[in-house]
Amino acid sequence: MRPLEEMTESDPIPMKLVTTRDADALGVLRHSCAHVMARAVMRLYEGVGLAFGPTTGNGFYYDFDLETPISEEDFPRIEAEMQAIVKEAEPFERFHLDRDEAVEFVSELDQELKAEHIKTGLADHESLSFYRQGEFVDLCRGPHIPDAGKIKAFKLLNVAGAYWKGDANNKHLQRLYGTAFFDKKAMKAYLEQVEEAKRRDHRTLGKQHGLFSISSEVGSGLCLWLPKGATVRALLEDFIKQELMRRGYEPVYSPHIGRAELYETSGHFPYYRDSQFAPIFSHPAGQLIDYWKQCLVSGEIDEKVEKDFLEAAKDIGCPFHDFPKSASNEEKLVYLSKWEKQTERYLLKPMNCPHHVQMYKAQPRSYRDLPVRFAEFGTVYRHEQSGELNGMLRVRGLTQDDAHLFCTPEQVEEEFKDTLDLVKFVLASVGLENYRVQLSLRDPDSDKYVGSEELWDVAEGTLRKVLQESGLEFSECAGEAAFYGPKADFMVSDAIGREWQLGTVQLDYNLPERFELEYVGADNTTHRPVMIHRAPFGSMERFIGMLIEHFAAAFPLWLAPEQIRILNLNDEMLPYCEEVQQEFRNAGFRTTIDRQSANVKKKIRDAQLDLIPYMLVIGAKDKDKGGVSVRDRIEGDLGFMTTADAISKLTEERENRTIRQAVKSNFKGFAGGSDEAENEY
RNA sequence: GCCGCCGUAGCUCAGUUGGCAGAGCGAGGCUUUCGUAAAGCCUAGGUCGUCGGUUCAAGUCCGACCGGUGGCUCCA
Repeated sequence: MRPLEEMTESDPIPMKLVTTRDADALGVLRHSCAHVMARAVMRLYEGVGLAFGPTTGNGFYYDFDLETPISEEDFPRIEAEMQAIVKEAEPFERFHLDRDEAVEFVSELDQELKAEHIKTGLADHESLSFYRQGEFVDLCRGPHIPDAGKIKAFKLLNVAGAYWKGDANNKHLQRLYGTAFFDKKAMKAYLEQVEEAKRRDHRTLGKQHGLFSISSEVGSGLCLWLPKGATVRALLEDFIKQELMRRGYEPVYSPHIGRAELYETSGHFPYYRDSQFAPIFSHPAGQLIDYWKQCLVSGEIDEKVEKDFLEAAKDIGCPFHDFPKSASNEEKLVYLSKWEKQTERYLLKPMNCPHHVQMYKAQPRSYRDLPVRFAEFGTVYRHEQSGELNGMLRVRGLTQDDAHLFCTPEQVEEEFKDTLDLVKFVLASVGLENYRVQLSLRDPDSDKYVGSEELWDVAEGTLRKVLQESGLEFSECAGEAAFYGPKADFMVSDAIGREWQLGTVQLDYNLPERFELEYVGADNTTHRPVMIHRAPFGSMERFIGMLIEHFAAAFPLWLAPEQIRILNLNDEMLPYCEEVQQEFRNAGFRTTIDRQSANVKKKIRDAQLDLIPYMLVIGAKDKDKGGVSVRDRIEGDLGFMTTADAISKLTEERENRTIRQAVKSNFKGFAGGSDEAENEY
């Protein structure tokens, strides 16, 4: 949206009437509210420097350069001042200044960051727009609502640190987050949604229900799967394995480490050194030489440091008698590399693809063999920054439900189609029916992509065609492709309307090239296969973390770690309870007996809180009639059933993978969860 | 990694201006044997994240580190 004055005949501005029902309108309102917040902060604090104040998916923020720290305790005061500003309902007025005038103007207001931004970030703007609201003036592109009185509901949410222009070397700023709505009801719904999301936090539920644990003694970001979480995972893995077998995938296993050279060939190493665990060396000198070489390359080395290196090397058994002390850095590097070749460098594997590529290369391939589909729950390790770790959603060790397909270019379409179908099927099986696909394409103006233009056109065309035919909702995103090929990412909406980026399918022309993969075609000449990387869930960690939140830990019968709990009315019933338990176990159900010497009310309460799908209450009456009293976690008491009937009822629900969510929400457009996937190979 | 906040029993948390370490739930024991969301009594459980400092005295104040967390940055 742009001011009308900028319109010329050659550059018409498309006009749009924005009403409060419009999605854009909320953004305009929130941005205006950011101005109101900034104005309130400037009234309450001395020497406030203004940075940027944009809108976000759910609200807005404003970055302040301010000595006094703002804390949540200050929110009521700021909100009260904002309320006063809103009540005055002063209009937002726009005016323009030339560059020089603008710089002078903001400098007079002591807004140094704004002045800097005009000089650098907005260097190509001749004329700059400002918005005035009462005494508050801000450099701003707009647009804004007519007056502050339109803000009917707002709330400050939290305060956080941020840097000027997002660079840690720059000035540290205080970021104040808030949200605003056209009416109080909408805001209430939003805030309730936030509360609901908090109640579903997988970290809390994971602890409460014994699903997983992260121990600081094991290490940050390393997930320990407790029996119940492991049960859910095993069930999902078995389920996928069965489905993959049906679709012609072959299982493979690969080790957790691989030689660093493997990743040098694949192109992953050493460019991404920062987010990998440091290499493992077969000889202690390896680490030293590696660091030594780095210093030589960067030139950060002098005689003293070199002497230290030599001594350290001697200490660990590499005397380096003939080290060319007076030679050039290049020659020293050659010398060290020779030594390095005698040791071996391994990486904890950060991705599975190079291993699978080697499996493809383990034998000559004919076009008749293709496609080859290698599937593995491959555990990979990435040294994510400590501040980025988050429960199961962002970890340092993760298991991808990975597979690599090697096929002829002609087979790509069919394979991609089958992958879509697979994703649809597995997501539906856990009740995730609502998702869209983002088709990430190359940026036609960039040269960072490998492979010929023709290849890219074909690949992108194929993905687009299949997506169109699939009837799936999808959007195209230029410039988001991986450097080696286009990809399709799955954005899945959960039970409370949050969107998560989970699985991914990626076409790859890079690795086959780098590893010189081949197959013999019908024409008896060699051809290069195309690789497809795909992971419907992304990683087991993130997927199950998301599932915990999706179900609020109340898993459907087929996934529930404890499916049935038997509640005996008194101890005399125990032998019969054990009989019943064995019958259900024989039918493949996971069941326990609550042996507490408590009354049935207490046992029911415990089972309800433990989110057990079915309870079997057993007393003398049930025993005499040869059955059980069934209680459904959601529906409550279902009354007496014969054991056989109960088993057949539950078996049906389990086999159909029926989802019966107790909690549903219709709130839409709630951007939550994680905004990225374990989708990079 | 950076900034802010937090770290007390298995869990959730209280602990005032520095002055004897607390509760509920859970666990174990005893009593109770009960029909659809909490029966009663008793008991155990702690180097207050770690290390150092200030002080007659530190859970409390200061510093460093470790871990968590809200953001930022990153995400091949």
